[in-house]
Amino acid sequence: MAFWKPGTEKPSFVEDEEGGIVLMSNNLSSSSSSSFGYANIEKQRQRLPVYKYRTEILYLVENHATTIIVGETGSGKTTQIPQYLKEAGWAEGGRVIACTQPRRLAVQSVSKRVADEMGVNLGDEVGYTIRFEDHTTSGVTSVKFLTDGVLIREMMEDPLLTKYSVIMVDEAHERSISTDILLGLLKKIQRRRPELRLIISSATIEAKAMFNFFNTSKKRQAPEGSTQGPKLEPAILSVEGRGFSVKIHYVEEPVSDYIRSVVSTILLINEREPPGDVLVFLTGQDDIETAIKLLAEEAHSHQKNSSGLLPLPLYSGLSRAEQELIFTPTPRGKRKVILSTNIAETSLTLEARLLGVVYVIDSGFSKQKFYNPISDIESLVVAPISKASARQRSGRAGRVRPGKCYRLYTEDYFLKQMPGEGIPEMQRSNLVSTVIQLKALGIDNILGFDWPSPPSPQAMIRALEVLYSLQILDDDAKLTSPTGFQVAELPLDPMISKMILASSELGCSDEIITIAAVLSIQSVWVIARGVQKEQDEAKLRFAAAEGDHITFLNVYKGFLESKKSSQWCYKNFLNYQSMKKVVEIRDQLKRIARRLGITLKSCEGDIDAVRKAVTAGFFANACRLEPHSNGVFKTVRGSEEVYIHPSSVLFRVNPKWVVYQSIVSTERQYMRNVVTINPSWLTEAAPHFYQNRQNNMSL
DNA sequence: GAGCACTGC
Repeated sequence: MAFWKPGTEKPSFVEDEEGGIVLMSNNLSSSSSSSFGYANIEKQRQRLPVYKYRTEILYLVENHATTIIVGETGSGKTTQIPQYLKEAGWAEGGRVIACTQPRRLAVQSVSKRVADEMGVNLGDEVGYTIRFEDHTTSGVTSVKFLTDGVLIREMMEDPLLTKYSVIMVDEAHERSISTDILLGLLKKIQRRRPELRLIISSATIEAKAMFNFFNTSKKRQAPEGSTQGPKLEPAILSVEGRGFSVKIHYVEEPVSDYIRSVVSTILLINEREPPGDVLVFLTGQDDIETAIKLLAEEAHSHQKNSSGLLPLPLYSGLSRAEQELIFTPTPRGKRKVILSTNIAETSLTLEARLLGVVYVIDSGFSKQKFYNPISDIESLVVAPISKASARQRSGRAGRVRPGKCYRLYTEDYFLKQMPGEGIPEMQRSNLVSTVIQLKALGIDNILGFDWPSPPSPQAMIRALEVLYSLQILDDDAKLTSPTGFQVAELPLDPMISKMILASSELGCSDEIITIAAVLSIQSVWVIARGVQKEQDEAKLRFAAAEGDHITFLNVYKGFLESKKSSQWCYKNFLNYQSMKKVVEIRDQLKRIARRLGITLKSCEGDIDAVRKAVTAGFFANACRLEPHSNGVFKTVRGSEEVYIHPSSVLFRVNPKWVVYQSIVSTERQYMRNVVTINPSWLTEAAPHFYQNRQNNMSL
């Protein structure tokens, strides 16, 4: 395969003038204030690129309602700007400076870093809040880091977020659902609180969209010469990052098989390039395992080419121990080849550990979620990435010294066909949770809400329909009382919340809250590669004839009986981290349930009560086995052809009637988490929904 | 007998 270096591609990152290894602001090295003197920390802070813009940033924030900061990785914006604001007096008079992040881990590590730099205890002047963890002190904490989801929750108590003087929304370019909801709500708040300042931190490509979204100056022209309030037109400021130049190489002709191209590019690098680790971006576990297998085959046939290569897979499904492998230093004479999913594109924990990477290979694809409002099914599809993602990926090559990025697509494709930015998650998702959050905040005109990127009306209408069928919204699309308001209190998928409410009447809330906690995490099982048989046997020890939900009750019971032992989890192929999370979520739900007046009551083995409660939440996901078919089910709602997922305890059992929690859509559409039901429960649980479907219901 | 990019309240 031949690569060429185009003259037109500008390096994404400027070379650091000082050379050598630089300390990046989001470097996770746990340097604490005790190991560095104050002067040292001050010097480090001043060396960050953002420091040059300190005065300018403060001026812009003072004079503009919204300031958009475009900052590359390593500019120091996240840790420094909140401190500048504090130093400039924005936290005086009991006011609080907030900085939101999309991920919990980022909140924790950034707040720790800032507390260290300020020489204070985390939880005093500098604090953080994430789900399950509130490390702030009311009246003391003036710089607060939090996930955007937590800030949205705070609006339910304080709709105008009155205690905050400045809110910085970090990583806004990622365009996650909660960031987009937050941006829409903050824009509304600004109208009522002109003194509130917003800082939107974004990558280059999204800055223009953010500017347009927050530019309300045309509609609400402030009087000329008026000194009252900040300018409504947003300011944009660009801050350079701290990376090295990355040379971009494209393929001359489109590749037909990107996995084979990845392998030949790895061999090419190994043959021609000086030492340095390789980071490869692929789409998923399958791709990664295929590539590793092909590399091993190459090692047999062309020993020379592949000598010294150390292939390492990296994806979220790996156990912690397996992920640790990439953290070990590269042995002398070896070259690590990390084959990764998108996890390496955003994960902060990994960032500090990928510093040996000098070469990046970008397949140009990733797995992305898409939502079909007609079938109401979300699926994961391999799709081309955006230019923004491509830049992010190539940037991973230039963290310690100048690097190279090999893009397995043509330059022409990059320039002319690759979309500039990805489709915001909001436009690729089921919206029931989003709608319920807005309703809970008193926003009635959902269809007219001012979004950064509005979702399709079909998706909105589908969400309203589902919520109506669950009797969470009424004929006027208002929250019902008490059901709707109670559902909004629970931080869960509305169907799960509805199931909990139903369990209160059915006398099985103790069991259902356990099920709810399990359903709201990924999976309690570990991914057992090569030991499926053993895992299946372990599963059988918990399996219940009624289905997965009841099986989860057995798993939870066993976990408690083991005294929450990690050893026990290991023996039973259960994910210990997941089980601990189940306990945590269960405790939170218990607290909320008590507040909602739901008394925790066990049904003492009355499994029908549990299945009825599940049906009350998930009746819309009912399926019937096709007679004389080999495990083909049809959804009652849309007559879609679906199958029971092989991971379910009901796989191959194929009972006549089931409800499922969700569908994973791959080659086939598989139902995940399935429980048997009696079809008469459907009309009982949702007469309104099944009224017109009576004909389909006959047994 | 198949598979799961990543978050979050």
